[in-house]
Amino acid sequence: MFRHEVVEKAPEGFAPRRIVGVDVHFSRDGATAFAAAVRLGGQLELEESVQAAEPARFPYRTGFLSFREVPVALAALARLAEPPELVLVDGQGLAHPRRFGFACHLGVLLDLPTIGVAKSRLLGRFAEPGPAAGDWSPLEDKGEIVGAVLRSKAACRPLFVSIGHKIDLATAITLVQATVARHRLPEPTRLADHLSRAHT
DNA sequence: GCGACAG
DNA sequence: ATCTTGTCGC
Repeated sequence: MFRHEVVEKAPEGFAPRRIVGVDVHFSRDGATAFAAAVRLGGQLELEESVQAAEPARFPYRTGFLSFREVPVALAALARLAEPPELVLVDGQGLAHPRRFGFACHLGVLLDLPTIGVAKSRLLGRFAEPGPAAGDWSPLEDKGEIVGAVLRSKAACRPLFVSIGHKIDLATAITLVQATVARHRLPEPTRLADHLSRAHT
């Protein structure tokens, strides 16, 4: 039976090889949505990239990002030749007012492990993480740990990592940091960001 | 009422 | 998300 409920646990022996990053951008008038999905190999090399574009069908509203970005993101992901084992999403997962951000939405719809990797905070309180790459502190909202504030690179603003679906926070943090190369953003999301911008 | 507010 | 000028650093 179908239940749109986030699963906060990774599959047994989870060690994803096909890691995909997705990102969405909009035309300057906000009327057209562009999505890009990139699949990386074990050495974080680009193995496949796909794109999609379609009219935006929902305005941006804080807390309702999914309604604007999910459709075009799904369209791009559907074009991948190889199915993802893990998807990194540009936005929040559990760290959301209704505990169901963009990353959760995509994860449940695709029935795949997803992680939300946001560049800024939507909600939650946190202590500034330590200065070294990999340092992190919990993101707490209403008495719950909803994510982690991760210093992906020294001397950079931290990332806001939260689980999307079929994963746990500790694994999510490890996998995000493992896909960070020379930049603040992990390679999957960073390359998807580049490609979706290039589409315009 | 006031401030905060993924992309 | 998008628009901006300059600035710093590899």
